[in-house]
Amino acid sequence: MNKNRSQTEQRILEAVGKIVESEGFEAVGVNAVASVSGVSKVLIYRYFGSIEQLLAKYIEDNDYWLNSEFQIPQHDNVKEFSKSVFRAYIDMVRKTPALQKLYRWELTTNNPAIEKLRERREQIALGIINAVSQQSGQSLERVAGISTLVTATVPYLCVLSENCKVYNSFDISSDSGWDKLLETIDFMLDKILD
Amino acid sequence: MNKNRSQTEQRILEAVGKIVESEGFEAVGVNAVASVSGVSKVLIYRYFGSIEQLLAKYIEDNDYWLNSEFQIPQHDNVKEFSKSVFRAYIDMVRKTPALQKLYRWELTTNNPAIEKLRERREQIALGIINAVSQQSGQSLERVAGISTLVTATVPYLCVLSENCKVYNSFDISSDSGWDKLLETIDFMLDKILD
DNA sequence: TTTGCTTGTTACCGTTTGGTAACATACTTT
DNA sequence: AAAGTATGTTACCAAACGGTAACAAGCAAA
Repeated sequence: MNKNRSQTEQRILEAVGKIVESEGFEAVGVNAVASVSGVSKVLIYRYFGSIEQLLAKYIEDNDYWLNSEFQIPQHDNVKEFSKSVFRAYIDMVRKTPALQKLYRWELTTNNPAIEKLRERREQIALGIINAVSQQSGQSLERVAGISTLVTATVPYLCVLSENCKVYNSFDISSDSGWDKLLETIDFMLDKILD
Repeated sequence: MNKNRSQTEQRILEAVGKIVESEGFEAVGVNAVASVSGVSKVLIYRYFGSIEQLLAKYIEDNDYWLNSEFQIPQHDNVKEFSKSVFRAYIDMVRKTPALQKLYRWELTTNNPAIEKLRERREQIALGIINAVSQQSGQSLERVAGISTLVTATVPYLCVLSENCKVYNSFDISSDSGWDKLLETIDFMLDKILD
């Protein structure tokens, strides 16, 4: 028997990660975490208080999708900048199952951790939108509108792709479909941005 | 005690509708349906076989969002036609809670009833896309791309709006936010379609 | 070494879930 | 009227859920 609190805490959090990636946040229950981690559920309550707090901690630890992971590309050309931002966003969401599960979870659940996350997203997005608006001469609402069309479509299709392979004849389960979609996004930006 | 099978079947289906509208498909369990409908759950199994089949029947009965409810607007102008199709789609999804719950449910679940629904949606969408492509001179993939950006954003934001009021500074819980979004959609169509 | 605190285990609890057997009541047909 | 079938009710079951009390084992400080 090993007596090491921080280690078992980590084992619990790792178990949460496994469950989230495979089945989603909805499946993170006390029994499931205890079983997957091999840790008694009493300790889950002792160390994290509740499942809600455990998930809050997990989200806090793994908000890499907002900080280190997602690098805002640098470009002097506004159009190319916008394109590469969207491209980077698509890549990130597509290759991060836990992030897809988070987006899905947000549609059925609300709690302080999620709200905090959304506020930070909103801040980051508005920062980019502001910059693009200034450099492109387009109004804030216009840029925000374009941004909304893309950043809402991406998580939706990524989540959907788990159950549905084709959407409007695009194969959203493969790179080819997303490449085609990106072509249209690029085309749209070409037409709209100066 | 009334002995009337078709009547109790309808009471069961109505209970499903109530639960779906208020809490979503995820909350439709045998006990919940029995409690809300006031009908013994034994009869649910007897008359519908299983919850899956009950939900399939409910979806089949209520696919009004594809037939009668959603009227494809008529226009000789392609641009105006496209705009009014998107506008009608937004109106329909926004004012139909059960439809939002269905879109949400599809993100976590898959079954034959859902797949059948998706196939019909795909057919209808491709029909419209084809028509717009021919009349506008834009390629199929281009029109499909534009259509995807809109028809993915709409259910996503509608579902999200239950838990989140603001997205990219748009108030997605009120008409004003959606009007602004529609302005951008119209603007985009003006720029892209001939 | 003894005392006290932390860490971990076992066993249990009440509730809710999906699901069914057994029975009672009504209607229909012969 | 009698028999048979459709309808509805009651009561129960096993499993999974979230949650906790009570105890055992280890470690640290006195």
